Amino acid sequence: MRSKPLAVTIQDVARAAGVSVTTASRVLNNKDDVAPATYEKVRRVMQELNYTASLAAKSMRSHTAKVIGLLVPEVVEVYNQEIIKGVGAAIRDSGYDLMIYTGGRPAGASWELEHVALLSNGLTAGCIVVTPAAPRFPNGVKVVVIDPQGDGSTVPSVIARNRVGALAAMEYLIGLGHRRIGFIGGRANTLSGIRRFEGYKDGLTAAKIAFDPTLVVAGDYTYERGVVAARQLLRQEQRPTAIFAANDRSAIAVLDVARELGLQVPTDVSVVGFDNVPEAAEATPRLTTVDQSIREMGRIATNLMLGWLRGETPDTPFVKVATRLIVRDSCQAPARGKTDGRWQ
Amino acid sequence: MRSKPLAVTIQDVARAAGVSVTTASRVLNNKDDVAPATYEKVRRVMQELNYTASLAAKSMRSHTAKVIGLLVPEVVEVYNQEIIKGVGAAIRDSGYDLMIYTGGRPAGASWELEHVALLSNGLTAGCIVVTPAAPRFPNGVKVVVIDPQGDGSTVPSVIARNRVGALAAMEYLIGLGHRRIGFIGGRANTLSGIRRFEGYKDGLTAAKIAFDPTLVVAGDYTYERGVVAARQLLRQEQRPTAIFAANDRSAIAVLDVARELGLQVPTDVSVVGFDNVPEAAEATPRLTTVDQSIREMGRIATNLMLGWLRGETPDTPFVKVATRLIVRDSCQAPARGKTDGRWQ
DNA sequence: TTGTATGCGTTATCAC
DNA sequence: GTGATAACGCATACAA
Repeated sequence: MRSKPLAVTIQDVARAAGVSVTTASRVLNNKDDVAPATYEKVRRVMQELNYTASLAAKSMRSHTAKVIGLLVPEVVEVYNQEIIKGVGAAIRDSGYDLMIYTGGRPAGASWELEHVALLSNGLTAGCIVVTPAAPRFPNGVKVVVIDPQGDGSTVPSVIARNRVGALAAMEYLIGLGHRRIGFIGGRANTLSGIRRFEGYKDGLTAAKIAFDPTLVVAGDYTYERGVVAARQLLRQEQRPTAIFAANDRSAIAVLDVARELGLQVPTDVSVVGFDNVPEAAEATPRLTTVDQSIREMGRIATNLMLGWLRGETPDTPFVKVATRLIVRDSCQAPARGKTDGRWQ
Repeated sequence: MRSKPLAVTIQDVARAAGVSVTTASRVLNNKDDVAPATYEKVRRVMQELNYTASLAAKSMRSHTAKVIGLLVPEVVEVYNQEIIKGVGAAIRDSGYDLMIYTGGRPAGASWELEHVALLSNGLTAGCIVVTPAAPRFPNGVKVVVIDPQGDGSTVPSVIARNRVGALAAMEYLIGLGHRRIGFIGGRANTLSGIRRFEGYKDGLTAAKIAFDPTLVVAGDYTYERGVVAARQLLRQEQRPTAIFAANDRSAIAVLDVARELGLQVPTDVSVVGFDNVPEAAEATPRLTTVDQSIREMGRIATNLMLGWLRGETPDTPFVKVATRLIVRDSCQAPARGKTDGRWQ
């Protein structure tokens, strides 16, 4: 009687089959230098004992496993779900398994850093990390990043053309006649947040509209923060005729706050989001937004990683994914009295 | 020069801090019998070296980790996504991390069995398994099952009231006046598939409608199979006036096939699904279906597991989750000529 | 073809 | 308080 008869090990198999652990290991890994009779016997015993090799031991010993790790801050947000879909689809039939890891605790400062190390110590062949706060990772581990913090990132990254997308949104609003356009920012330390803000300012500049700091409110991509920001913007004396939110969650928050304040969208205020999550199409009114095909980003990141693992050096370490404006029902020309008189 | 300077280990920390690995390990695990000065020094070195303990080694040694494993056949299907959401939400602030594991290869026969062993060998404290084909798992590992294969399952399970839900759907259709109701089955080896079929037959029996085997087509919960089944049903000489599909994917397949054959839903044929995945509400026409709040099942399974890990014995090893009919736009009374004359 | 010995990074046990 | 040492389950160089 063992103290911990938890799982059946390769030792048990070897003993039951009357061979050494080495031979058992050989059979397990389908080496060719093992006698057919022995092979059969060991295989049978493995079946009978319901044996499976311990991933922990296995990957600790040989520093590699046919597993790709995906690190997400959490799994409930649609944004992350879309990434999971993209990665999940791309990994099919690649021969690799997928291990999605997410912390139960709120993500701390160097969350990704810790967990990349966690998974990289043999458990996975490489890691895909979503929106990491950490700029760089321990060398020697293969990391692909989705939506990195800064362009100083030293690892292969996938990022959307955020500035271009944001600019398109602004041009659309300005084309409709809006001059007083509010902005709800994204997470300030992410490249996506920075670039979208740049797009906002560029749009203003191109139309020769003065930048008004009172029309810009910081956000962090959460719904809750979006509500606060929307209230701040829509309760202003002379409220904006349009609001461009740095992501759909914030934009949907604007929709809800507008309803709460008795404002009609798009009659009283136009709203544009960013991301094109599924919810955007279901919102009331259907949300005009900038599509960045999150799922596609997951797919690309995965293929980048798979190629890397195949030995190809990632020659395009910074893949940019196109964005495009999806016009739906949440925008229209501002009411005449509300503009400063200029039309078109 | 080491052969593989992959990651920084506890040995490196110990050396750099001028202590033994034992002490370093003590600091790592916050043992109390270590001098404050030593503690500080080691902590600092860990910071500097960016050290993180290897999950593999750690869990290999001490057969436990604050991680809950979730095994899903794949992550792209909405059904599984919903479960992930439920589990992800429930695990928050529980102190446990979540590790979702999914195979890149198509799920083989004893897929779950293998992978439960994989994760259970120290990597996780317990596993939640979705729709396993395997009836039982190695003892000693904590497993909670969502939608088990049979009621002979020896592990704590979460399952929807499938029979009741299916019966409700049938009563609704029969109440509308349908007599000739087709059925597209679910995966035959899952309890959910069996029970939904029972509900179908019970509905027939209660209304004294003879069971017609030509109206029943096997399915397996996939869209592709759903298309095949739907064609088979809708191309019949005397086609059914309504189709009850064992899940929404199949039901949506029916919708598409009907369109393809030039049939109007619900005018020419009524359709009811099962699951109430988000897509059901977006389908054209909006799909009437049986809600089984998949997300809720994930939540319950997680809480079951967390309680178990806390030491509580799962006294309700078979949790049943309510189902209810969600009436939307895909059903109506059959055209008069198509029924056998009986009305109501 | 098969077995022996060793090490992977960590923790538990027992000394000091 | 701290340190040496033996496991944990597996894979591999080397010996037989």
